[in-house]
Amino acid sequence: MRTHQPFARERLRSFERFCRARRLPVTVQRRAVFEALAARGDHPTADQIYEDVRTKLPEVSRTTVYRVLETFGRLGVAQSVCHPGSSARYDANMERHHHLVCVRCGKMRDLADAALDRIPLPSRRCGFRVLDGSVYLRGVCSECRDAERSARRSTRSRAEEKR
Amino acid sequence: MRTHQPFARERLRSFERFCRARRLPVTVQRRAVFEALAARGDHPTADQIYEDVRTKLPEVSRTTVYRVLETFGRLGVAQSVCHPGSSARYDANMERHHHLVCVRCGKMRDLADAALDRIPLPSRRCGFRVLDGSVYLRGVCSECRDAERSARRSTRSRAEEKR
DNA sequence: ATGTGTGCAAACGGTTTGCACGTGC
DNA sequence: GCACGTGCAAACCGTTTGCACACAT
Repeated sequence: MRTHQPFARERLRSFERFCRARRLPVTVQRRAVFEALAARGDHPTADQIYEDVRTKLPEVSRTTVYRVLETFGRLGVAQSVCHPGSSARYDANMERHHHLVCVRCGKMRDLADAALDRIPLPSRRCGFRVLDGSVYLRGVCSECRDAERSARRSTRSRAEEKR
Repeated sequence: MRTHQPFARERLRSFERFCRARRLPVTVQRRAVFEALAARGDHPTADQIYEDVRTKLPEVSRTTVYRVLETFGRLGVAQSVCHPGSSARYDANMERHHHLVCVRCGKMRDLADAALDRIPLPSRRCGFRVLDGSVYLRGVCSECRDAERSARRSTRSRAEEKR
């Protein structure tokens, strides 16, 4: 992808502009966390980000990464995505998008889908002022489907042993 | 709501049938956790459930509540719903439904909405076999909207102080 | 009777906090 | 220069685990 590098640089630029506009000091650490986050297409945990950042900034502390991510979440630079049975995960993709979640292993992927984007959202509901919405699709990923198949096979043979 | 009690009893019955069908021993603790969960319309944390259960079953241990909830999640009696920046939460409502999430305080509510139920889901996407889907609406709840209004007021007055 | 669930206490791991120092603006 | 961000280490807290005993089937 030839356009990736310039795009990343542009993202970094707009990140800096964003920070300055809010009088939020642009520190090396924040820049590094932002870059690490933007470089990923998945939903890393704080610790994965920490590891990524450490390759560029070995002296960074885990605490700082947590704090920066918290700040990002609060300011809308990244969002923390939820995920049952796992530690907090972050997503640098702030554009409207949806999620695929594997009900077996919990793996999650972003999903761009124009049809889902078009669903009409209520603007107000149950006292909430609705800002936006996204669709969570639950399903079984290909790895788990395979694993399940073999598990079923072994269950069946175990059942046969019992007879 | 006159129909509530009998409905709850029926839910409990079908829970027991469900357990027996799967050779899952029906213990006092499981029954109590199920009742506590079913009695709530919101998404309690394991600890809130523990507190609820304890009023009926003072000797119960927190560990047991965690284990029972984990079992319920695995068996489809309840689902664990995700929630950034919070400990695991559970939802006894296994029927198709959607969620309202407050982006400020994280409060979450179930939302029944026939129009949202009708959105067409892809059956297969990115290697996932899609089973179902639900819509997460993000917004600001009434409490936070009020709080925000007063915060904005005080920010403005602080800004005025600075001049 | 036997497999499974439960209670307890201790371990675990991700996250937060208090404080002194360093850095961006 | 001042406010705010950072690093460190310790505290915190939700959750899990190992084990002996109890209970449902």
